[in-house]
Amino acid sequence: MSWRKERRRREGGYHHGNLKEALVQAALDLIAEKGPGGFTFAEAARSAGVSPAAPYRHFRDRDELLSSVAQQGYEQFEAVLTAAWDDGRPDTPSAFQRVGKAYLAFAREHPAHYSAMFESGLPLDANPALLVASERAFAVIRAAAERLAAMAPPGVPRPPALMMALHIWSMSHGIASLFGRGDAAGRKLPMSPEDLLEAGVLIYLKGLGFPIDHGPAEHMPAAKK
Amino acid sequence: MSWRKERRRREGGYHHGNLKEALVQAALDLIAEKGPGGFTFAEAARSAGVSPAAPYRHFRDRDELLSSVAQQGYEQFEAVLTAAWDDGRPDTPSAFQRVGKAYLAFAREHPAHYSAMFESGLPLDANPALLVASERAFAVIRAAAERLAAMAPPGVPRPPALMMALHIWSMSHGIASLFGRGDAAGRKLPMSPEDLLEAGVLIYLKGLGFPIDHGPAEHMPAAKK
DNA sequence: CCTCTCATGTAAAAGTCGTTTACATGACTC
DNA sequence: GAGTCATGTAAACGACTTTTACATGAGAGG
Repeated sequence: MSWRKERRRREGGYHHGNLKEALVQAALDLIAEKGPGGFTFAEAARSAGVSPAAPYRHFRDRDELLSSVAQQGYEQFEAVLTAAWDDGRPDTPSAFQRVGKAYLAFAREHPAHYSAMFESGLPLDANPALLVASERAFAVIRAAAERLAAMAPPGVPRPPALMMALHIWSMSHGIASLFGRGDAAGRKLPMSPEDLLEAGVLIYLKGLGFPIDHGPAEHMPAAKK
Repeated sequence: MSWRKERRRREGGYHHGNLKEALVQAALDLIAEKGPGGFTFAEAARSAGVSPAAPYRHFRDRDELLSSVAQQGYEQFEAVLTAAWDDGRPDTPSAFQRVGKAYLAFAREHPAHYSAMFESGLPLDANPALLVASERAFAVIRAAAERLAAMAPPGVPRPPALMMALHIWSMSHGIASLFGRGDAAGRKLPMSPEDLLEAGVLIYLKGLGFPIDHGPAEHMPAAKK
């Protein structure tokens, strides 16, 4: 009954078995190699050992495959951010910084996913599931911002959490996008992206009135000239 | 002697005249329509009224045309930022904010250039001139940050200007990249990108110890819930 | 004015890709 | 054991990229 289906799926029964997943995986490898524009439907098919027409049984066209990759990316992204946030343990500020590091780590360790998500140029509303996945990922950042906003010290106006989340997200994405990868298309940087982001977030939070313990000063290089 | 060459260049003598510029312009239009991945060497040639092989007299391949577009983009970008900075007139902080607005305006008004510059996936070192152009553009932001850093009020440590410039650039690019365009591939935003950036920069500068006059509070929406 | 030359553009061809259509095959159902 | 449906293949078309051989016209020098 069910063990049969299990076995079939695990051994790759059928004609190919799980071509869909294999194609997504092949697309990931190709995007990692040659960028989201350089990846080819035909090559993904070759890579999976099937004919060039086979992918069309699983994806309407090339964009739908790309969209699947992006969706999977957002889902893993959400999982990574959620794990990093860890519901604010051991304390909200340090968990918040951990989310920032996780953001950059994801961009570096899953460049193909990140490219498909943010640099492939495909519209977010191409696939409803894609939109949902991306919103769920952002919701993690926003929830963390809510908790942080609630910690605003007495005497200062409580910052709008949504705005905080957007600022932090923008800076994270900007750093990841401009300096995040090894240096494939990358610009030079006198410090690690992680340190740059951590310093930026600390300064930003201080600007909102949060008390800051001056840990990161050691990470900052002396100003030249 | 020289007026002849002038005339030739202005009227479009030769076979086509200035095919090179015409191709760059055609590429811009096509990128604006269909994204940096969707533009086609052959279509640019058609658009300029020449055969598909003609562009190869002016560009080694498709990437070199894209690279030219990006380079031209960086040059115009630098000009726009320089004009916005206006050497810090009438005062350094307001000129600084004007640069931020100019950044977003460029991304919105020249989406094709912006795409070629930041989202086309071409390596910066593909063309040495491209690298130079991009560095000159960043230098404007950095110079502005230097002047701002020099204004740090007494009593607070003077911030490293390079780090400031990188933070501001990252946030600007993040906002432009995530929310900057009408909403083609764009995410929804409860406020304008300009207001978001202005608020973010003000908070950041306040975090560095700069005194802030509370103008932007009016632009911030009330926190929901 | 004539010719020579070089930059510029064309024509044709090979190879790849995306996509469609008609056909094949094998897994599961009854 | 026959039928059905999902899955894969073969073949074909048009578009794109790039190369190669050829055409053309502007300007130089006689």
